[in-house]
Amino acid sequence: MAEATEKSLNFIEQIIENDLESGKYDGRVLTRFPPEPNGYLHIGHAKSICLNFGAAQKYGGQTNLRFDDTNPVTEDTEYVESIKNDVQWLGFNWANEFYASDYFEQLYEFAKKLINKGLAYVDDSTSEEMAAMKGTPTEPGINSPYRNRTIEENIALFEKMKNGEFAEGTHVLRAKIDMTSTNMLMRDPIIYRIKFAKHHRTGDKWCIYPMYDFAHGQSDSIEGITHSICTLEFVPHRELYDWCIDNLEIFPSKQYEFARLNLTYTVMSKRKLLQLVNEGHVSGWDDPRMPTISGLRRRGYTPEAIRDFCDRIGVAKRDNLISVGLLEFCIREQLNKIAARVMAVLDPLKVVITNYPEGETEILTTENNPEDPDSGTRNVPFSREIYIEKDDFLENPPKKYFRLAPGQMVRLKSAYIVRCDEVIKDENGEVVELHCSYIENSKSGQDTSGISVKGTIHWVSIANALQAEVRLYDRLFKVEDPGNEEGDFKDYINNESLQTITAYVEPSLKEATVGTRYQFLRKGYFSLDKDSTDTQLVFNRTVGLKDTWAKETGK
RNA sequence: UGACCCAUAGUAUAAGGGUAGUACAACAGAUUUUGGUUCUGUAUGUCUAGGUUCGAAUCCUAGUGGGUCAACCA
Repeated sequence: MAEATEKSLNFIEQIIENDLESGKYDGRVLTRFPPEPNGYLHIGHAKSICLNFGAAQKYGGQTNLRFDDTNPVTEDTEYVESIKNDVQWLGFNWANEFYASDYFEQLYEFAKKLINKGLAYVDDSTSEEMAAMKGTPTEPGINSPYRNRTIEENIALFEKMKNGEFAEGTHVLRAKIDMTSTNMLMRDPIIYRIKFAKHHRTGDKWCIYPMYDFAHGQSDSIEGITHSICTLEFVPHRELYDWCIDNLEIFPSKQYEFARLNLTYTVMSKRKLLQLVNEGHVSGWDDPRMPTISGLRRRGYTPEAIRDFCDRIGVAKRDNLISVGLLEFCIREQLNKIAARVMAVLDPLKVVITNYPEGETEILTTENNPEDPDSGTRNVPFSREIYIEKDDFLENPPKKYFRLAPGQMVRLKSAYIVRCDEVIKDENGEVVELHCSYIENSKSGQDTSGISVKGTIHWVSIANALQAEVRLYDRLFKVEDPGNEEGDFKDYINNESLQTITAYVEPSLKEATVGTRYQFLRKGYFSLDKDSTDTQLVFNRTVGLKDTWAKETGK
């Protein structure tokens, strides 16, 4: 039985198990999560985090958090802090917090070692000249005129680069590999460039910085990383990764690549997300419509739901586009279990219960969460005038409409059964008020009326209700795969992705604290936003409830 | 007209030469004081063509389709 429910291994886990079995690293498993601190983490990073931390955890290993900070121009400590916060929030603890910049001295020595082995040279060509000599994927490149400088000359020039004696862009250090390789990355890749930029950690100490390919693998190696897991676009880099490690004769970390996550109706590149932020299409990196970890957190997502999602989508090497519906399923599933139910009317219609005594307020008891027997009950006030949802009344109801209609009855959740007697309209024929009568002996829990109704609707007592701002979110883009559509991805932004309304919520919500998640009965899951004040509640809709009635009527 | 990676229901992901399974989505029904939840059931798949084999989703070859590679980004 245990075998039957056991989850199968993804291909990374299979590799680790094979290595464990063959004793390749003496049973050691050490992975790393290597973000560049130039943007906020998104759900795609969550997949990588769950994979890296998850695999290590599973096999008794550890994971380093390493910031790949080799480009001071785009990097910033603001991002470092947000990344650390997000990884922790997701529920993972790193063994060490490292920075590629910790290794700048060592990397510099590695570069000199390559020069001394005749495997690197300083090139004075302009970037245009270098591009011209590089060839194309189908045509080989040609050697740089500077390719055959002597070791001594190269050492001296590289030293001068380091000492700031050359202007930016005038010299680079290149690995001497093969300008005719079918792998463009092996055509004498640049490994060091000059940048007079202030680094977020090393300040002005350096004016030369290693390129990704000369930093990442060596950093892995220095840390003794056993399994360096990255996304598919790095497949062609693996040859260079191995070349560096081989020629430097250092610990052989191995790189493995998996397919990155793509989600429907959103974009997942830091460049595009940065654009949305900078151009004001969203309120910031943590806008609840963003696929960022901070956006999802503010939206009301839980770390458990995100981890569950990452677990369900699997890990493989083929390109994929995952339905955002799966993410929504994951958060609904968890929130169904943990979110307290409350009543909130988002689009109010006034109901007067004409046979209920004026001025009277009755305190009713209702369950906090039928899915959680330990969640207890709470009180809700009931009175003569209440709000119900506009779409819970229809003057001319279709067949199988279980809500309110002229002459029809419904149960008010945890209260009485009411019958609609009269429909009040304004001069435009718009329904503005309903007059109902309640069945006195139909009180919830002590119903002796013998009447059974098909529908139960939520409501709030007008005199006791609190006003709240509610932000209803929809998908940020109108098309499934905006990044792969013709033209600019921003042409596909959904301008109605945020709708702000005023809702009436039950008084118990006065005590709500930021981040607390609720189910607004029959409406969806909501959490209190940080924009709330003592006098103004602000709720974000995390996700709606599954609505089979809407689907039915939409057919 | 190159090299490399990939190809299993609508979407993902298993099956490591031996019964094509799981999840989400879809559909039908039951239960329900949330048209929620829960439960039951149904339909849908190995890119194509060859080859190896008693037996191929799995191994081989070719084709087709998709992706990646020509930043002093990572």
